[in-house]
Amino acid sequence: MEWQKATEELNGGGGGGGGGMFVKVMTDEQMEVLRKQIAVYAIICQQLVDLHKSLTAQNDLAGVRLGNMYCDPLITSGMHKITSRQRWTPTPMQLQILERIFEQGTGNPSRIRIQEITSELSQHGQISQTNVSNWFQNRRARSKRKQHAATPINDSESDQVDKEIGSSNETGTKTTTEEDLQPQNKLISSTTDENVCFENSQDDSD
Amino acid sequence: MEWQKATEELNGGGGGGGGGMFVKVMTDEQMEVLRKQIAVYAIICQQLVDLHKSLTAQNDLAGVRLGNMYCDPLITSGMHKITSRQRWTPTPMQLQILERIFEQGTGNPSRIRIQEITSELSQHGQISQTNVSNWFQNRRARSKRKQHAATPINDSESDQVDKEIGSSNETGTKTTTEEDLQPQNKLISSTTDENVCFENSQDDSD
DNA sequence: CTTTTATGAATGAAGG
DNA sequence: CCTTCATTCATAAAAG
Repeated sequence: MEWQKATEELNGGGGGGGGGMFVKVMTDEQMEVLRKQIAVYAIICQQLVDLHKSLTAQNDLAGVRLGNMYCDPLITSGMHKITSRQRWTPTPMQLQILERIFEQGTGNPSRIRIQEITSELSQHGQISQTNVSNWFQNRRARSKRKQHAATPINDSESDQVDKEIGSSNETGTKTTTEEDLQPQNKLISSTTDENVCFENSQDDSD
Repeated sequence: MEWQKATEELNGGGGGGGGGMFVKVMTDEQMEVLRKQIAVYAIICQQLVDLHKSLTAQNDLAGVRLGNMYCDPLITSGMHKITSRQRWTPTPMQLQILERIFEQGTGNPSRIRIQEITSELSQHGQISQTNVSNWFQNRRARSKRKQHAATPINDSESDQVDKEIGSSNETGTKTTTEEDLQPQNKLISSTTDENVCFENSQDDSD
């Protein structure tokens, strides 16, 4: 919400156009800030990993226990409460992997495939094949519904004109180009496979 | 509602209204991707920080000065303005109509029905089928919850359960059956003072 | 301005 | 597969 407001401020009250396009708008400055923020994450992660390596190099005992805990959210995240939530919630990493698979179009019905995916995801947190099937099922349905919902009541082809538009946008989410999931939509390319994804996100097109 | 207004302003800016600002435009989907990506970094950083702490706890000599570089105050400031979700807010008129339809016993409004309703409501403000569906769903669930919350007063008290929920009794709210004490997890918390500037977007269990 | 509440939206799972 | 339900999250609105 602040986003829109910020934009409002930016305009300096120069309104006058009719509402129509429902998109997120950010200034170059905001974009830059975002890029930096993400870059910082990447840097921090790398530095910490580096630190860890240095330490483990000195003390083997430390590395033994914490060796490969980079990608195991269970150890770090689930160490406070064990008896909660009965519903599976994918960790961001699991989600990322799932979506990548989904994009590849490989995520279609295949129990074997599901097993494989489940296996891989197990390394990032507790998960079952049912979870995976459900996820793909829901994901697919959601996509379909999105494009179907894209059918506007008032069809306006205006892109960003200051004309009054009935709007075809859903407050839900993702409204545009759902049928064509292009990886280029990502501001940040994800190279995660099963490891941590460190990158400096310099590929931002400013 | 500020949505329209903001959009209006938004158009003014994008179309060269008053300020003639140069802005970036991104779809909700791109936003979503961005969120996820950042969340991944947040998780990783969290884990690494945790790891770091574990190590430093064991080895004093490991007290490197990476300690307080976890968060860059400059960069984090203003971050929270970039990501946020807008939300449809029914106008009083729309709400009135919706309530009336709801009371008519249309427990399960079909898709066609939704379309009709949406069409009608769109004349009183910006709205979409999704909004309508969501509204009915939430409305139904809420009603049920109220009933259920009022029912289990005491089994010994015979039956005094009435369907009087017609009125808006919200005082009860929150059944608070079992709260996990979920912190308001923002995408990026800028509320942190001196500590790490990230948090888990979600906790996974099971 | 900060905290709390109300409620729109997201989503994992169940039913058919 | 598609629809529906229950639960949770996030945010606009209200309260302090």
